[in-house]
Amino acid sequence: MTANCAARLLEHYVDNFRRLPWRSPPGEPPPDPYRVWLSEVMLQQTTVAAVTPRFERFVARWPTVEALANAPAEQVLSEWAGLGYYARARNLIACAREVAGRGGFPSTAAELRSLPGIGNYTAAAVASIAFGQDEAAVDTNVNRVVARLHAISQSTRQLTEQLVLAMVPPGRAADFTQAMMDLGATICRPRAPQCGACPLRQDCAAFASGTPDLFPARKPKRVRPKRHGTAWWIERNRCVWLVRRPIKGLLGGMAALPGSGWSEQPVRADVGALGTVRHVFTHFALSLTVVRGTRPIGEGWWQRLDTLAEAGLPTLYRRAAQVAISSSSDQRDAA
DNA sequence: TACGCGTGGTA
DNA sequence: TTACCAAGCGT
Repeated sequence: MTANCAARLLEHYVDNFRRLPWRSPPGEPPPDPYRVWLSEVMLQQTTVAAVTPRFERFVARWPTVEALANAPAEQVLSEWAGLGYYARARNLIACAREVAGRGGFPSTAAELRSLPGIGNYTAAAVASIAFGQDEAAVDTNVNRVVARLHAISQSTRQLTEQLVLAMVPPGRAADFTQAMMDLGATICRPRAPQCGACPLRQDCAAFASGTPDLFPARKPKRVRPKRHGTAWWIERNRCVWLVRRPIKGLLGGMAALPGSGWSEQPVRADVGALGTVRHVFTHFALSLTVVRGTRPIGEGWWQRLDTLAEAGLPTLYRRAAQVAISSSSDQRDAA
């Protein structure tokens, strides 16, 4: 059953091949391991649409892992700004330096797994796609496809990897890995799966059940608390005062506006506030009030307003800056 | 094992 | 508007 299953999946993949900047078409030599690794890290919890233009910029700026390894960390973090999950960028730098130091990427999943920012999934993806190793790359797409194929409500990583490995056609792991993810992304979707177009439906226990979308079982959602804080907009001579956040924790190592901590209590209404930004993080929602300040706070630097876009502000602070700038221009217009 | 960790698109 | 969700990893 599994052999025929994989063969139909590969045929479907070849017929519906999606050309992406980090992919080689079926039958052609594999992409540069650097490009595979970089794309896989960028794609962690991030959509293809969001990654594509950022990947192109990134490889144009640093075409090789050696180039990336020699880049200053602040420049890499700045290039990552807006992509989110900034620990990925910090681990990317550490990984690039380790790989460059050892003269290239290792080719086995076990060795890749030991590098910073490379977990089970990414190790198997790089090993299979870049090095042709028969490894089981289980991401959320593959997990869903397998859960439905076998009508398993709650699987374990170990069991899923075992089931996938049994499906991998020897020597075809590169295409197979991508075929499974494409299937999950386009047909075996979380909601409203397109079973009528699925090459695996004749083998699919969830399809047979009549309610394929119930697999795998959803996790109960957690309530998202609200937090409040203040950021200071300190402007002088067409420059604004920026700081760098502590390397650990939320937005770690990123450029930022100086500000207060974030608490459960709303900030008291500030008459002079330039505006408020509401921003939703994974585990809480933040209401950030932007207030004009007069003198620099803490260690930082003056960033020219006409180069603010290149400062590498994460989205929260990019939006806070927009609020401050548009508020200032409104005041000028009113005067 | 469960939580901390960003952001933007979609229904 | 709200809720869900996206090629996960580190601790």
